[in-house]
Amino acid sequence: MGRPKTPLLSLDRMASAALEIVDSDGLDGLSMRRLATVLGVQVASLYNHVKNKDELLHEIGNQIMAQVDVTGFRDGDWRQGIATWARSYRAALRAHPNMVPFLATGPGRRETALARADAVHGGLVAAGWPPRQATLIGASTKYLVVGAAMTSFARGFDDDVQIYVDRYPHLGQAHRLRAHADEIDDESFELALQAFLDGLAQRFAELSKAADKR
Amino acid sequence: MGRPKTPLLSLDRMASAALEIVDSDGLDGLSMRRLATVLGVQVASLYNHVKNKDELLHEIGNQIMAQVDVTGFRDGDWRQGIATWARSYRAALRAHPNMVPFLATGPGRRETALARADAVHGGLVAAGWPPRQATLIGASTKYLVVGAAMTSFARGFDDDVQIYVDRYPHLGQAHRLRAHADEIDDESFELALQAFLDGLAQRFAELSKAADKR
DNA sequence: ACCTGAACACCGTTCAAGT
DNA sequence: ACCTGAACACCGTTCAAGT
Repeated sequence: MGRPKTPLLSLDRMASAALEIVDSDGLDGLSMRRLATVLGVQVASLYNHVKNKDELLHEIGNQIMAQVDVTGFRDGDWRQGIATWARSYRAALRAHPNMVPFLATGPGRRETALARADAVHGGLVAAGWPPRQATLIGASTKYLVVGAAMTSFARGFDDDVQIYVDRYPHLGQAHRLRAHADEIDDESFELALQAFLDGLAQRFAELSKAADKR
Repeated sequence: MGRPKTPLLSLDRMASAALEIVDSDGLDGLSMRRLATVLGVQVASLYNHVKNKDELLHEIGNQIMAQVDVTGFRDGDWRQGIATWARSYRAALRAHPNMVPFLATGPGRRETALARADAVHGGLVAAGWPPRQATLIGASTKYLVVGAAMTSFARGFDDDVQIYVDRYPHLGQAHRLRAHADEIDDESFELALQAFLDGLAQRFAELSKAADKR
């Protein structure tokens, strides 16, 4: 019953098994004991590879965040950069909705997250935004993405969809509520993003005008 | 040891004691056992007033959400209506940051939440927005508020603040990071809200123009 | 109707013991 | 170095028993 010739566990195997549990049974469905069972091992063994449950969740988080695309700033187009970032960010969260509460809650101090924020900030500054504005824009965009992901995490119960269906019953049956919710969710996000970018574009134009005058 | 002449417990007393625990020690700090201790009662007694822990949290949530102001649409000014709603919504969440993950996560089907969403939707339609757009705008605004509340819940660890401080150390010391975070948070939210509203105003103007032409 | 005591089925984490 | 068995200190919830 001692240590096997070849290790039974690895952080990677643990993280992906854990993510599968979270994806199928929710954040509350993940327990160290259940994870151990799935991996055919005793609970205590897990603690040879991970300090505690929180560290395991952060590992999963890092894997998810790695999907975010921050390359849209390449040709100096800040608008394209933000849009690409926001959309891929949202897509990454949507792929694992049950992880969103943890991802949105946890300290953003994850290494990859920090590198990403830096790329966004750098891209905005390179495109001509003042540093302070770049910081605010980065934060604002994150609000949008995180908010969209959180709220659609509660999909199917959403107030707005409910109201829409209640008020305009002729537009769709109750049993299509889920599909409606997804649709409204997508469109709301795009509207928010585009309107926000339009508002920023106004400000950017004024910024350039002021700089020309000088 | 039987039932006392006058009840020891009430839902209200339970909810406010529970909220105090959550405010001071976080969502994880609240356990039914600890709540019972604070109230000078046995755990099992709590279940005479509440079906389970989740119902207790929803009760707290309802109390918090009651603070949200939805009266800004009164004089047909949709922009003012949205702004008032968004700001008071954010303020309510900020007053109890530890509750935000639950509030943002849970089904938006809370009675008061639904009534509020209805007021917003109605206000937008009355101001001239098509129903579908009103729904999208309501959802978008919620994204902003929830995202802002969620992300500032992780205050002090925020990527954007960190980047800002790292890059421009002359602008502030590390020990003032918390103050910086609050400031950036406030300004980011206002920027996001105003830019979003500006973007919507453009769309609204085009809408009116199209209507005139007809 | 409302509080109690005891129980059930869970948790995360630690640690000495094995190889 | 890595897995085990057993323990510790917690959970939420149920339920018969009391008044």
